[in-house]
Amino acid sequence: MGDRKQPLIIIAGPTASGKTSLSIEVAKEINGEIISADSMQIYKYMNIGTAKISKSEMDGIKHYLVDEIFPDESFSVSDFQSKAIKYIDLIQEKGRLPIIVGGTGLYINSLVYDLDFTQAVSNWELRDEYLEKAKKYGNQYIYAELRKLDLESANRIHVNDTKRIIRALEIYYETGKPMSNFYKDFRKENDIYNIIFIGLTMDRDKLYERINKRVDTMIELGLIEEVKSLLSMGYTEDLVSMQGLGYKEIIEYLKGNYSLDESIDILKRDSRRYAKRQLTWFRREKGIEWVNTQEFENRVILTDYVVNIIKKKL
RNA sequence: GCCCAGAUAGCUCAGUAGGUAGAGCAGGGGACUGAAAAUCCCCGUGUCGGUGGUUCGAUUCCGCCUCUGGGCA
Repeated sequence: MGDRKQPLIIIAGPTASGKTSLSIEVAKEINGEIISADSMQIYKYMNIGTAKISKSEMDGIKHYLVDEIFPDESFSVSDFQSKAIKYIDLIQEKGRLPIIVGGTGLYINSLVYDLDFTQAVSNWELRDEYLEKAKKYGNQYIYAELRKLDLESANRIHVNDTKRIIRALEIYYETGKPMSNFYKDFRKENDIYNIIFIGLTMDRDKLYERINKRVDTMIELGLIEEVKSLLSMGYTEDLVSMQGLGYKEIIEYLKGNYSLDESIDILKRDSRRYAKRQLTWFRREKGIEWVNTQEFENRVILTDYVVNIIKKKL
């Protein structure tokens, strides 16, 4: 209580854990507005596959970073960080409380920790060039290059982790300095915000059941049509947006590589694995107030409980 | 009712010429600094259907029982 820092409420958790509906209820109770920390819901036209909240579900609660860009626009943590900070200030100025809601751990960390993204911009030409090299000569080849330039980072990165090897090389060639020079304290806490971090969880079996069911619902709601429509708008499968869960699997089906049932099973499995990775990410974070939603009889009681946690820490 | 085959990990199955077992998939754990719904690393989780017998020792061999396929009546 009495913290001078700006209050920042975060509601995180794995996919299908009930973040969206809880966040609306909480926002109503505490006069909040919502900033989405979801790397896929930010894209326009991608609604069913991202389980995006609808206008009517928003129930009058203002949302930011949902439907903000087109599926072929580039977006990154860095963009998220700067935009989110602006929106947080904007919400504060209105005398309301900002609530970050989402499952993209890195995005959330860009607010919780003092992550500096100002140095090395991304260079897609360079990335493609090194991706080609990796394909042609093997990962060992580009990994060896990194070892020469930035041994410290190379030691941290696995040979097979192509993306991270390339990113480290990119930083070196963009700034002339090794990546290890910039990123010393990954988990140095931000001192701007008073963070109130709620993590939603439930038994794994139950969560997986919900995920499976949700995929079935997405198909019923017309996920296949949504993917077809995106493709017909010219959004190709190589786009970051189209690599999202639900999109890449349905594209494989449409290409005839899998039957519909197979692609649905794969989508369910990939979604389960994604949820597991999200849990791994959040589990490591200190200071999360974990809420097992199964322990609450109904949404009203759950909302009360969460609102109480928040109010105590404001 | 009789004959044959099978019963081993969550699933599909391999194997042990008798020394308590291993693949694929599913699953579990972890990493993560401008692609993060991405990318990557590690891990076999087991009354070998039950019960008696032979044996120093049985998941393996033998008997009986139970269940599941298939065949004959």
